[in-house]
Amino acid sequence: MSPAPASFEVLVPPPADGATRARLGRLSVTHGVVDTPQFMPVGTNATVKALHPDDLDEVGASIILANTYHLYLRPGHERIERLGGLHRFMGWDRPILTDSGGFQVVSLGDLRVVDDDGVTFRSHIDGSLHRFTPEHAIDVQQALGSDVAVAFDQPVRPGSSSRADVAEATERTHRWAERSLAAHTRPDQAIFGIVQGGLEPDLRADSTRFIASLPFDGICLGGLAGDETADERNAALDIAMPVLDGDPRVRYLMGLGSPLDMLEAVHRGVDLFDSVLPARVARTGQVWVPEGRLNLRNQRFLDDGEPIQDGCPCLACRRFSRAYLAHLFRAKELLAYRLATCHNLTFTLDFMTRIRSALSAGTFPGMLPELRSRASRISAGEAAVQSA
RNA sequence: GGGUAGGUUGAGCAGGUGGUGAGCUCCGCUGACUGUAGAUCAGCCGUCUUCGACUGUGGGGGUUCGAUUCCCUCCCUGCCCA
Repeated sequence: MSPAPASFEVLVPPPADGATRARLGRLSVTHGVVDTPQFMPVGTNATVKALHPDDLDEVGASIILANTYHLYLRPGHERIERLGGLHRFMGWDRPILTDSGGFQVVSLGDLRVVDDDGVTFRSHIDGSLHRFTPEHAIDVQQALGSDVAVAFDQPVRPGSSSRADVAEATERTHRWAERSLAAHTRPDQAIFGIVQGGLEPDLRADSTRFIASLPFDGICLGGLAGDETADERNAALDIAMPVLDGDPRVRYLMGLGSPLDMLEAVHRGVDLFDSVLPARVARTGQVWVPEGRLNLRNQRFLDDGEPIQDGCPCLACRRFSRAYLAHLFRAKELLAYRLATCHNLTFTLDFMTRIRSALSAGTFPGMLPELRSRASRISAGEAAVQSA
């Protein structure tokens, strides 16, 4: 009898007064333990862009996300399996969650056609035709050997989809969830199901109920980090999360990554996040600090001898100045991408640590205004930071 | 000294052989990015009162209704020969 592929324990439940649904938890999977609320850096191609696995350790990552669609196309899931599985292949022996490729259903735009049985993709690499069904998406993830597989789904862009389109995609996602579950057999791998429903209150609630009724190891909330406003997204969470009250499983909001967005979602009961945002903006020169955000490509940093963030323990701040980073970005030196990514992931994961600390101390509702204030400075795009 | 090819908006170019040169790529200045077709993309990049207008083809002069183009002269640069 093999151990359960995933278990989730609520260490500090939300207060009974209903002030918040935020909770402290611990997700255990085959390759390790993940304290929640937690953020997963995204490593689409079996690498978090610009980082070495040691960098991931240092920024405090405990679980990362990799992408099924990308690894299926290149280098091929069977090759990775032959080489000992994804963990060994990429030199990361801690938890990995694989996205099913469902997101590419929307992100690939006109390169794909969806039908009830699955999706036909055209490779963005060489234009070749491929087909994903729920069964195939699960097969690929089982070959990769991630700690957590995710059901194949059809996300919809909330802002640009009719109610009928949302309803159809959501219904299809439900059928695919059942098929994904039925196809999943790997005993050392957990599987999460994905809720859709767009921004339609009844569809979102129905979808949450339906996915929660299936024996998944965790519940993903999909279709939400798109073009909707924060208010719309929070309203959708206010619909979905009460449905999950009393459900013992981990809740994962897919695609969210700004501190303020994550804070609001934690407040509504979400445990887990992933996003390319901190790493992507870092690669284009934007770094996050408590006072707001800085664009290191701006002229004003060329003579700024201060670290990005005073006291920050990251690889960049321990040793280098903003001026040096500004120079590296202008020169397009590769070190720029690594240093900036380390900083933003350190900042992001530290923010989650602050949230967990508040939850652990039982002070979360009281600290919410302070956390909100800190997080909103990033979202506001203010860069009101003293330059040397 | 002789010959030759050139001098276009920060740089590099395109174009233009008598009648609309503000077009490209860099550089530069900003902004965007949320389950990564992204070390990417977008805007700006002569001046102004910016849905437009004006100025600008090394300097000066000439021919002409009109010159970046033709002529004269000077300056500068590359190459070849002495």
